[in-house]
Amino acid sequence: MAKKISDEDVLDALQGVFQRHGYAGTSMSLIAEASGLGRASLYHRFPGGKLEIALAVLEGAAAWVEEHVLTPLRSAAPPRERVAEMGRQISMLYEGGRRSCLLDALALGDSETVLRDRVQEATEAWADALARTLRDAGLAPDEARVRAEDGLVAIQGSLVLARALRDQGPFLRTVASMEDRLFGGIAGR
Amino acid sequence: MAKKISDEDVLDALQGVFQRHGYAGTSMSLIAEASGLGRASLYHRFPGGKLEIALAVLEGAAAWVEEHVLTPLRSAAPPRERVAEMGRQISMLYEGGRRSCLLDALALGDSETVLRDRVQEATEAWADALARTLRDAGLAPDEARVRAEDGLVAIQGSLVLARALRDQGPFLRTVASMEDRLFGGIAGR
DNA sequence: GTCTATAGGAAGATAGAC
DNA sequence: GTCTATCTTCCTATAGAC
Repeated sequence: MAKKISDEDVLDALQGVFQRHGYAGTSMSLIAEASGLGRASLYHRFPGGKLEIALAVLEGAAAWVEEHVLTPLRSAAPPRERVAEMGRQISMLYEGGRRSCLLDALALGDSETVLRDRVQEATEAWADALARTLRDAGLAPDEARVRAEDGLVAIQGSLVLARALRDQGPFLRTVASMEDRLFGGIAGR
Repeated sequence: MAKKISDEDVLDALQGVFQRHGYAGTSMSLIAEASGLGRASLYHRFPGGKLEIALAVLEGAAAWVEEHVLTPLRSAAPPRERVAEMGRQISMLYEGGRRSCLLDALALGDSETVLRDRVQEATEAWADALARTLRDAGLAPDEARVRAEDGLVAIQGSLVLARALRDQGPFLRTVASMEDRLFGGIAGR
């Protein structure tokens, strides 16, 4: 009767559920099924219910991105290599465009405010890390910020289009051309 | 007791609801409240319930885009002017980035298949019309198609980012730079 | 064509046994 | 820590009066 499944394993399993169904579309039954736990067990671990679970899933995803995307972006490697590494990591994260982004799925419309706040925070952290990389490549701060946001726009938009068209092409092309998009017209290094 | 509200008025009022809440997050109560009709009246007009209403809303939005965006894109005007007109129209459609796109909100995850089919169809029609404009500007068919999808990626992504960051900036910049994005490196005309 | 009333079920959440 | 059973609320959908 001891703890059979770790919280981490539960949250990993649930990330895909929230990506697919969004916050409103994810029911406790879906969560129970995907996690292998009974509904009551979920409330034992997450007294705050669905909202607490969604926040925990988002936190887990943010931690993954922090480790695999943002930390490389802040490394001492050449800026172009950092961006290339980001491309490799997000290709895994989004399974080549087959998965939606939690930042999209969890910020839809009138989701809970606390959820939208966390989404905003995570998005800004990503934009900041990417802008810093572009400043390291020699771009002026304002230009770096704009290009960083353009890069995120391309990623998010390609995921939306890939989903709408049921074709991974837009995402794969976006990842492949990310270096050109961000460093176009500068020496880079 | 005669028909007080036209179907068109109902659907116009409901578009914002589905944009904000997505399909799963939109309940018949929300629909009734936004439309000013009782729940039972809605079933009288749309026997298929929520799914039929969502399809009708999507159909109405597709018709609006067909008239205000796709038809201008297929006109005899100079390609750059057609794209500029698209920018003006989608700025209205998305209220300068404050609204989500139905193609995003209604295609999330495991929405009904018929809904996702219609989203795909509408997206492809938009991509086709935009690609045609770019071919008219002298681009090779393959290049025109890729750039057209890139344009839609930018629009969709900027809406996602604007929502996540609660900042219209990404959308406004994307619309402002759409011509450069699509016609960059060619004569245009 | 609209409404009130309500059926029937699924949602989120809790109590208490083991 | 997990489970079964249950509560309440909200949902979709329908029946029937006006």
